[in-house]
Amino acid sequence: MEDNTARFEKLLVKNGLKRTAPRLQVLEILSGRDSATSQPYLEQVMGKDADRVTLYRVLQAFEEKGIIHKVLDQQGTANYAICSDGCSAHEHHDEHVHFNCDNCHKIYCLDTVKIPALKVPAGFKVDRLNLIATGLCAGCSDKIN
Amino acid sequence: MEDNTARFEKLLVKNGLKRTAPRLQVLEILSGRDSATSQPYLEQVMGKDADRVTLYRVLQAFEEKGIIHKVLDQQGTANYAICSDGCSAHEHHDEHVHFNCDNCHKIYCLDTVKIPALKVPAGFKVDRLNLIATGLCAGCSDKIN
DNA sequence: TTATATTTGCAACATAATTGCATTAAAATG
DNA sequence: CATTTTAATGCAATTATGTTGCAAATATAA
Ligand SMILES: [Mn+2]
Ligand SMILES: [Mn+2]
Ligand SMILES: [Zn+2]
Ligand SMILES: [Zn+2]
Repeated sequence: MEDNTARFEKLLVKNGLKRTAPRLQVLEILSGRDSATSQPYLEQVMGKDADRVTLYRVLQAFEEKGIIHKVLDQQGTANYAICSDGCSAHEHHDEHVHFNCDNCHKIYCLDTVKIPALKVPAGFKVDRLNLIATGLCAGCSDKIN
Repeated sequence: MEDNTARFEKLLVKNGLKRTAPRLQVLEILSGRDSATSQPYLEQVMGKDADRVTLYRVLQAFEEKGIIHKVLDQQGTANYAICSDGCSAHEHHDEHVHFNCDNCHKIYCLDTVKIPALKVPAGFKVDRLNLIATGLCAGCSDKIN
């Protein structure tokens, strides 16, 4: 449980990615949070530990390999969360609902809430579904009321 | 049917907005399209007819008044479509599904497809729902197969 | 026609994201 | 362990998107 680093190193190797400091740091940060993490936040936390460009490339590589998935919030800002199920390079299956809190602006992966199948007009072929619910998260709705 | 301009002028007056060239032009463009229109596209089409900043302000004003609604596509780009139902300044009700085609990149408002109600974990309070389906639109799925 | 309130354009700024290229460093090889 | 190979990083420059303040222009009310 404690030796995250060893676990992350395995994850990188498994995906044919070299074990580098920026990559381990991103995994460390993301796994230590209970909600999706925005690019700006990551950039701020990593500071001069890694170049902005490197951060973008790390995120892109992770996404391609199925290690993390991207969620855009209401403002279009990119947020990232570790994939829960067995996502892989050519198969993401993160079709769970995402919840964007109006108050704390966190984005929660509601892994237990699946997106209901959809009936679309004739001709349309649905490949992926992306549902973002907006409102107040549990913590904030407590505090406010 | 043909006298859009008169119709648009009424719409502006009704919402307390002055009848200006950039506003009429935006309404003209949006109403002439069968799918949502991206900000970059609008900017390109309007060219030097209006300043970029003016375009942003026109779009913002229209959104606030319930004349248009904004949809972010998979890349986070802002797209705009005329509101169908009776949306107003303080009440948008465009909770229909949006369809983003992987091939032509158009975004269709599926006005007839409502977003199903959602059961979220205890504590979460849902205010709005935003569902984007991605895949192939009717036209593209014809051409490709 | 004049007054007023709104809207526009311009300039400057902020942030997010991408590209090319030289340098560095990880891992594979012998 | 030393060397080669390949992948990854950092830096500089560039593009795209969106915002703000303010003076000038203009639509509408008086
Ligand atoms: Mn998620
Ligand atoms: Mn719509
Ligand atoms: Zn919250
Ligand atoms: Zn299409």
